[in-house]
Amino acid sequence: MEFHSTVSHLLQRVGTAHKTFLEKRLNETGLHSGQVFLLVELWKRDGRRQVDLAAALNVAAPTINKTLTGLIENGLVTRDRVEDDARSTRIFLTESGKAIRKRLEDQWFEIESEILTELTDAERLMLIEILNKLKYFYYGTDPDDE
Amino acid sequence: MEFHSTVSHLLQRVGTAHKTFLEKRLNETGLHSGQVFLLVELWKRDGRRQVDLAAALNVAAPTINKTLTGLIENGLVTRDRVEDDARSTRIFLTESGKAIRKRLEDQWFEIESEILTELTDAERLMLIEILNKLKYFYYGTDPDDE
DNA sequence: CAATTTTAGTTAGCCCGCTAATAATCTTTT
DNA sequence: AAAAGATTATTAGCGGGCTAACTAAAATTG
Repeated sequence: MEFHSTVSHLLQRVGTAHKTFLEKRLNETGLHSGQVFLLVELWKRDGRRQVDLAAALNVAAPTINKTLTGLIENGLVTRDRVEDDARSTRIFLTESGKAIRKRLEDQWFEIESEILTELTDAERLMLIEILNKLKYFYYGTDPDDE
Repeated sequence: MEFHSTVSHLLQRVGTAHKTFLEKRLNETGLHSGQVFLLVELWKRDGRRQVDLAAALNVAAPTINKTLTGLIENGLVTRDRVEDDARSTRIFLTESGKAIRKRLEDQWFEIESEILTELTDAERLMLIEILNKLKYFYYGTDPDDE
């Protein structure tokens, strides 16, 4: 048994390489990958609190907070306080944040098709199935998707 | 077609979660994941230059440089200049760097087995095969392993 | 051989994760 | 009602990726 032949090693190396690849392809949109993942979550349903978004993305609160600051500076999102709980904030998409969706989706699916040239259809489906299993292992929750 | 159903989205989220998981499990060894990946490369063959290690791990030169500084501070590695080329450095394992291997391997395979409880044997093999395909896509090279 | 180009390493600074520590605001308990 | 405990957001600081910019040393070209 060798390090290189473990799932753990391979997944980490490929994960890192994939993220770098993503960042490069997203570069022309002016956004970074973390911002896109947060936007995707907001397109699903905005008006949520930071703690809810952190849970949905399975990241720590400060990560959301920092990424949010970037999105606000880009004018895509607002961080509003609401009277029912003075601790929390509600995150809303601006018009600009809603409008950018189509463009990002197009870019996203272009990126996706680049990757898919490497895989057969059966491999793609298998990979998605396996990654979903691992996702629920790491996220520690049951599927929440619609 | 939705963001969440793309390989790209799933791979990134699982990759991030996996890295976080790894870091937590490696915490008790006193090392971080990037340091371990570099050590693994050096156990394979040390005495290489930074640029060679960067190529082997498919990361940028400054990443190797920074990670190396941490390993040197931990006394696991040395950065030696050699007379045949005054630009480059050669990276060697110290005794301590060699000695830590067994302990890290044990920890690594323990981590691996935690993940593998989620997958059937067929899934594990399939995942490794698919990730290897993606790896060679991202790394942009042919297999270099022994 | 001199001038240019390429290569190796480094530094600074950014994004995306994290933990630890604070402050402010609920909520619960007594 | 007062005290104690949880929860929310935030800040500071670190590792692991990156790019851009710089220095020094080869290597190549004219």
